[in-house]
Amino acid sequence: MDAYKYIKEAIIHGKYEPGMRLGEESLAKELSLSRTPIREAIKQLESEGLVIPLKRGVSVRNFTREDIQQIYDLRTLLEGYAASQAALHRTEEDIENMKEANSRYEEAIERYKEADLDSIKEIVNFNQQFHEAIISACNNPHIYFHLSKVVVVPLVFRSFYWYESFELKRSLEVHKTILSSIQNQDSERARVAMTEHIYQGRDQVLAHLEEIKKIHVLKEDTHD
Amino acid sequence: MDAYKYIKEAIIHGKYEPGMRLGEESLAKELSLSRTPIREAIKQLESEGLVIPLKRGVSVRNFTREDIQQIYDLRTLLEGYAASQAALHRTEEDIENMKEANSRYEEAIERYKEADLDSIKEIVNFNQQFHEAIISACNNPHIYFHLSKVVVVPLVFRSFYWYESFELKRSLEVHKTILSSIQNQDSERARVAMTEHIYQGRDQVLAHLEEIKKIHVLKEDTHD
DNA sequence: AATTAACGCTTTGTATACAAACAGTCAATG
DNA sequence: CATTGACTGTTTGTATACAAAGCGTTAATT
Repeated sequence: MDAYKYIKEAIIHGKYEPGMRLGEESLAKELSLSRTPIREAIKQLESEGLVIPLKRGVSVRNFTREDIQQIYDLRTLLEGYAASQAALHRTEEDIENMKEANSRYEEAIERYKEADLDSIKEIVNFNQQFHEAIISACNNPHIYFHLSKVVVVPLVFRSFYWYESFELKRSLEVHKTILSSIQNQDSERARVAMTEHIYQGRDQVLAHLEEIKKIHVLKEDTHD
Repeated sequence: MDAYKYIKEAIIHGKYEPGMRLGEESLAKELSLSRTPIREAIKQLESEGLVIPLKRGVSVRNFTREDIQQIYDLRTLLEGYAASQAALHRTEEDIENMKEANSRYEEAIERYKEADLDSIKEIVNFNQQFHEAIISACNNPHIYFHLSKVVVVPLVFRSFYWYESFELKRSLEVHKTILSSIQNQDSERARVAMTEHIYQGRDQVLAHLEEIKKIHVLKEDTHD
């Protein structure tokens, strides 16, 4: 298997926890590869900021609350812009793609049972497809290039596991607003709606972070 | 020497031209290294988009006119935002850094003799320091992370070799406007001035690209 | 007992050797 | 004459071996 993808997934899925040191030898054994391809994969992850260099080797980056705030600020900026440009440049095909992805998203939400991992993964996947449809409609591939590195980060916290049904429904409504704004070529409305949508996502991640923190504090207490 | 830096510089300085294929073996010989560190460097450059994968190995990316337009759009967005945030969050020390860099920039422009490479490099360098001072004042390191990859691209065209004295002086004036807006915490003015400043830079790169194109056409003609 | 020096172990950095994939050429055949 | 097939040389992908740099532990000296 491709070492880069494997390690990246493992970080996102929490197999390698933040702060954990990544040894080349152990990764090589785990993937039944030699150290050479592992090193290349690590270099890539390093230049994307998912792992940070230590005096010796690298460790999984630990994103702070501040990081999340800043990263989401960046994302509102980029993706808000993408939405506004999509409104100006969208073709019929673009609109079709967005509608398609969003219908799937809606269906998946209807099927949703709380705490069912597979159904959540499905939802996350179609949500991503909707966002990607917009980004590719904005006529600026470079935006996509940078956004793809920004979007990964919050995934590390897997906060969507905690989504409640009403949050998903609200998200779906906003999607529809964004979609119709783009269809009507109302670029400013598209930008604002997208920006707000992403801020809502940020709030949920931050709330989830608080939950984690509490649990951590509880754990600390039981140790005494 | 560090392979990553070396190759990057070589691409920027035009030693490796766009479209040129980069063989591992030849790079290794050139740097008196083995292929292993070369491959790691290439993987990094690839994930930054400076080289693109071929069926076999990589080649130096050829940025089109469209790429430049899109990249500058991105840069106005990011750096305009950075300027507006810098206006909100700047400390006294931030202001000092900006003033320092800009003074150096002004001095270098006064010393400027057209077509003197060293004096141009000096100017480019202090200009960059000024922009970096703003970006670090904006309280969002992630912006810097992405901007650093955006800013490199136009350098490939080395259009600043062609700068005329009046263009540099205009640029200096805009710097002063940006600086005072930030000092006065006028965030919207800072954003607009920065945005305009970068669009001016884009115009110059695009004009330079036209020049190059003309020369190319002339060359083609002489071949017949 | 504390501090430092030295030793050894672990892990990364680099080189090299080998395997496999691809490109180009030349020849054979329809 | 064109098209296909096999061969060969070149280049990348992977593994392994070796060099060097850090870190921890232990022992010796003050």
